[in-house]
Amino acid sequence: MNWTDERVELLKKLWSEGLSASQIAAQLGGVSRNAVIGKVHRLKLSGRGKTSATQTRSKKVNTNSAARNGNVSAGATQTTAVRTSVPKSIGATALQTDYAVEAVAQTVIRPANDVVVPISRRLSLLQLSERTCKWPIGDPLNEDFHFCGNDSGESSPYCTYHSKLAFQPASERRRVR
DNA sequence: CCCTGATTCGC
DNA sequence: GCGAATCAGG
Repeated sequence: MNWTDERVELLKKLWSEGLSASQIAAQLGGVSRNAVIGKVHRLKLSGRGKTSATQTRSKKVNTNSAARNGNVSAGATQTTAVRTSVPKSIGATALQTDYAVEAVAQTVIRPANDVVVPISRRLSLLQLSERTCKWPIGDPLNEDFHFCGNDSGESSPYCTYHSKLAFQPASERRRVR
């Protein structure tokens, strides 16, 4: 693939919109993220004007997940409560505790009380791979409605985020309130 | 481990 | 000019 005017324009556009190099590479197709970064530098449009897209996004994600993990109302209070009841377990060990989730309007997930749901690591579609869990898309307690990347993969039977819980027969899992 | 952008340097 | 490899960082 060569850098046609069109592709360069799209690159400029996406870069200015804050997409990461890898995301842009995926959009363009036929090029690696390194190629994108290299081109960006050659075009001398490195600095993306606004605030760092990476950091901004991370912070937003954390804030949102904290809010979602809380029980509906209060804002700052929620964050605190969640953090105290759930130290830094947002990874694999998080779901060793039983939990319950319930989809509310749109894609809002609301866990029960002091339960942790690993939705903090939201990734863009382009960042998903065989190794990244794709939950929440559906109900983690329902096998037929749980789309976990590792769940169906032959390589690893365990989901990094759901641990064994995600693979127990639905009948053996129990919701706890 | 996943990811990010920055830089280098052979082609 | 290009981009893989590498680096430094989150």
